[in-house]
Amino acid sequence: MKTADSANGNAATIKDVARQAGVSIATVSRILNGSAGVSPALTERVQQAVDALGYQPNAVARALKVKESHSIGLIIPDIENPFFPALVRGVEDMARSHDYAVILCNSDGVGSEEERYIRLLHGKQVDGVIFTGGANSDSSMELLASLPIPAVSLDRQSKRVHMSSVVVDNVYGAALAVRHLVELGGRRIAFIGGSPQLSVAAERFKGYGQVLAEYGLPLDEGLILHGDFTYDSGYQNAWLLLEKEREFDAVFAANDMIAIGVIECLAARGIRVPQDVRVAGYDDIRLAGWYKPALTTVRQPVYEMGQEAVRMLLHLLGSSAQEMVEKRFRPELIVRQSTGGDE
Amino acid sequence: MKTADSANGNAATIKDVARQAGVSIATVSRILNGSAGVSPALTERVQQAVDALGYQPNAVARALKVKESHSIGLIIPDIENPFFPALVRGVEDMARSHDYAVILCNSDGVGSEEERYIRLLHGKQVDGVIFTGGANSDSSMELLASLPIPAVSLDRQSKRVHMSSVVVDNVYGAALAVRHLVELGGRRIAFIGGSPQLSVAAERFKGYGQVLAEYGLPLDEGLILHGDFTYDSGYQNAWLLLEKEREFDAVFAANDMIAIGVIECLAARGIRVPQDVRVAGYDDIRLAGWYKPALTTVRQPVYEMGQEAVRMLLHLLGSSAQEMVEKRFRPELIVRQSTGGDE
DNA sequence: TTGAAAGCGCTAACAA
DNA sequence: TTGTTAGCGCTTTCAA
Repeated sequence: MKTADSANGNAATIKDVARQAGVSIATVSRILNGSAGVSPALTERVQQAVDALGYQPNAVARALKVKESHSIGLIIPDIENPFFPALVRGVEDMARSHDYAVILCNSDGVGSEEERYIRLLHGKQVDGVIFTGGANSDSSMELLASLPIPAVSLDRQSKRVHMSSVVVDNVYGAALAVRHLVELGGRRIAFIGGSPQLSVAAERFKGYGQVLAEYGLPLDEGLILHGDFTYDSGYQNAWLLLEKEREFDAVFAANDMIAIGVIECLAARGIRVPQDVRVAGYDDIRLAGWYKPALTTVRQPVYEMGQEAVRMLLHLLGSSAQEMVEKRFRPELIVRQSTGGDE
Repeated sequence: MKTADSANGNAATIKDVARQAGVSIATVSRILNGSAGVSPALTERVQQAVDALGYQPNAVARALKVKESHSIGLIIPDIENPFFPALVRGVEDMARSHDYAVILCNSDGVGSEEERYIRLLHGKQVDGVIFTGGANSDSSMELLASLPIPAVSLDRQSKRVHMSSVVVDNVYGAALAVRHLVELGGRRIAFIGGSPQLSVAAERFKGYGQVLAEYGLPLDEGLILHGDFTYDSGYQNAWLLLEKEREFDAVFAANDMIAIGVIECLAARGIRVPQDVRVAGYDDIRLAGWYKPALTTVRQPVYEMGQEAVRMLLHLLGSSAQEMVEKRFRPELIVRQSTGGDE
């Protein structure tokens, strides 16, 4: 059974189609690409040949010729991190709607892996790359920026490396959460953060500080702990906080997994949320709504950010002028039980 | 700043390297590909030229020549479905370790999208595709099987289409859960299933039936409801079940989202889990462990399945003999609070 | 051990 | 409106 194969046993090529239709390969190419000026008669004959042979144009050969692969690379730390599936889907959907394929790369946020992937993608002649780095990826970004490949930085912003980016206003988002905590009566609000090298972590801390200042509350070093964006880090830092015997009436956690770690730790010590301490998180991962107590958190338009990154990249491809652009989304506060602000 | 570019303003090619090193392009190619029989002296000179030019071999040109793209396609329904991130990661990791790139495709389980992607991947000359279809993807699988592209079916098995596959023994897994329910005293165990066209759904139902038979319990049609693999479906079917006023003391849900839907519905009607009714799910998604009550469920080695699919595919590539193989994993029972079997 | 040259499948001048 | 042909960047046969 070799329906789709031409006489020589291999997949049909444009030559086979041309022969079958009795025309030149140029004519076939024109018809396939919808170029103007081909007679309906030939178009018809070629179409029939295409169908008969089950011909599928070789995109690799085309890419070599036109120097466009119609693929983009997407580098993220880890698809298993609940933040990323929606982001990836946004990218994929928008890419597909423009007939681009996406090559997915998980770097675990490790610089060497990021660079390895960047080179791989470069070799594969991707038309652009969307990059979400790890905690220390300035040098990866430098490498990326040095290559003749359009790139956009997604959910990250580097001080050192200039690159078009789509981000969300984390200062604003954090402020939303902290303000909510203050308005509910919080006066001694702890901050339990993520990897401080990450711009998103730093910005959330900044938003926290801003709101305290706004309300004339003191910034108490004893209530501030940095870690990383994991459950364990949240749990441990909550533990540390309790060890200090520093009083606090609320916690702003830099993401939802931290928040859950914090709440579990508090629960283990008999401290109730939100009755004794109010806790807010960040990201609105799926789990946030199902967890008991359901998490008050800050939702980011993750899917839309993925879409926008592709839109921006495609725009960069179109305009040879490499002006740098930035798109900044606004997050929103989702109030649930963990702050007791939902009644 | 055009460090990486050759004189003509474009990216360096093998020609540029050859000229710079004063050798022929054949020699450069040999060195780059580690072919035997090149003198150390030339190797050294070529290496220097490569570094100086920041030369990156053009994988598209190479792919055209050698007819191997070193890419594989991965078609899944939806990366936002919590089942898939670990699967994708398994695929990606194994692919990367063999220097393959993976093109991610979300089909939403829609046949027309699946076929669209299959053709796209075919055009892109991927070396193989890993396919996880939707409820009605027999025709997509037929298309895929008709193409000269090695393929493996992941977590799916078609009666009609023959294809190498990696699956998990769902009959066994379901039996694990239902047996657990029986041993805890369940006598009237309801089954709330997923899309019955999906082999996994059908197998889980089969496992349910087997255990009832094993214990001499009747198969009561009134306790069996089919739907799809969503929270809403679980909620609605639980509602329907209650409407029937048919007594039941346990529920086996065909996946975790259904189980949660069921539990929420029962809770809304004042029925406690596990005190009044025991509920078991399937999949052990991340949420299962965090949900209150934590879900008793069946865990599948999802990451390993992804890895195995790539291993199998690569093996298929190696051996031109297209023998069909199957790898069947065994799931395990994870006992938690929702069945009250964890004390 | 090295180089010259053909050719992978396609597009796009250019010519007719 | 159609065909001929050069060439994209690479690998590999063949000859030297």
